[in-house]
Amino acid sequence: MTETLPQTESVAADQLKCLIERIERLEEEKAGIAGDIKDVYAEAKANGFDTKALRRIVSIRKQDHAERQEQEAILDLYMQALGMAA
Amino acid sequence: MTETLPQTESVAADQLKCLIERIERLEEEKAGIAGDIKDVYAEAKANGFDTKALRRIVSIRKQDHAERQEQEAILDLYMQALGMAA
Amino acid sequence: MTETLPQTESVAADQLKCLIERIERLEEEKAGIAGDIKDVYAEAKANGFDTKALRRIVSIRKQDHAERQEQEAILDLYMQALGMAA
Amino acid sequence: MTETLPQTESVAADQLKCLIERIERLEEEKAGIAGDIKDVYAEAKANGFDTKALRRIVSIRKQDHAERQEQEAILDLYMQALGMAA
DNA sequence: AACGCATAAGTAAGAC
DNA sequence: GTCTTACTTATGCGTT
Repeated sequence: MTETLPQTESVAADQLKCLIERIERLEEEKAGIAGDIKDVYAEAKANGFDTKALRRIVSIRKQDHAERQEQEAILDLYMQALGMAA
Repeated sequence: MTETLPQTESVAADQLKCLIERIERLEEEKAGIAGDIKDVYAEAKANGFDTKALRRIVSIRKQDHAERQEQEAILDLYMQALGMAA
Repeated sequence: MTETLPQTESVAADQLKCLIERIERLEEEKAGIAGDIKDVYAEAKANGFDTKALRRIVSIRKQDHAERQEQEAILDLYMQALGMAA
Repeated sequence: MTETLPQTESVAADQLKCLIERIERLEEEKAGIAGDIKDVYAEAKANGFDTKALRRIVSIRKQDHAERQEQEAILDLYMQALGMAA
C-alpha cells in the first residue's frame, strides 16, 4: 500500500487490519477461558465425578428459568393435547 | 442435605457445588467475550465490510500456514483428478 | 487424465468421481426431505399452531426415553446434592 | 381427551398428532439418508481417501460457481489490503 | 432487506 | 488407534 494509491483505500486497509487484530485478540482470550473450563472438568473427573452428568447440570441451569417456564405454558398445552402430559 | 446423611456425601456435595460455580463463572466470561467478538463484526459490517469474508480471513490466519499448504496440495490433486483444476 | 498416465491413477480418479456422485445424490435426497419437513411446519403454522412449540415437542420425543431415564438417575443424585431436587 | 372437552380441542389435538407423526416420519427418513452418507465416507476412507478433502470438494461443488468466484474476488481484495496476497 | 435464530456441517477432544 | 461424542462455526431460513 504506497502513496500512489488513493488515500481512501489505505484507510480502509488500516481499518480492516485493526478490526482483525481486535477479533484475534478476543479469540485468544476466549480460547484461554475454554482451556480453563476444560481444566475444571479434568479436576472434577480426577475427584471421581461423572463429567457427562456435570455437563448436563450446567446445561440445565443455563436455561433461564423464567423464560423457560414462559414457554412451558404453550408446551404443556400441546403435550396435553397429545396425551403426553407428564 | 441434612445431618441424617453421612458426612462424606455432604462433602462431595460441597465440592460439586464449588466445581459447578467455577464452571459457570468461566462460561459467563466466555460468553461475554463471544459477545464482544460479535460486536466487532457488527461494527465492521456497519463500516461496509463483508463479514463473511472477514470470518474467512480470521479462519485462514488461524491455520498454521505450513499445515495449510499441505492440505492445499491434496485438494489440488483431487481436483485435478476430477478435471476441476482452477 | 490421458493414457500417458499410469492406470492406477485413472482408476483412483474414477473411484473418487463415483464416490462423490453417490454423496451428491444422497445429499439431494436429504435436502428434498428437509424441504418436505419445512412444508409440514408451514402447513401447521397456517393452521394456527406455534411452530416453536411444535419443534420442541418433536425434539423432546426424539430423546430415547429409555436412555434418557438411565442418565436421569445420576443426574438426580447430583441435583439432590445441590439442593436442586425438583 | 374425553367428551367433557369441546369438540374443537379434540379436533386440534388430532390435527396436531398427525402433523407431528408426519414430521417424525420424515425426520427418520432424513436420518437414514444421513447415515448412508456417513457410510459412503467410511467406504472412501477405507479405500485410502482423505475424507476431509472429500468433504471440501463436495462443499465447493455445491456452491454455485459464479457466486463462488464473486466471493473469491472480495476475499482477494481484502487479502491484498492486508499484504496477505498468495 | 436485515436481523436473529435454528439447524447443519466441520472440527477437535476424549473413551474404549 | 479408531470411534464416538461434544463443541464451534457457518449457512440458511423465518421474521420483522
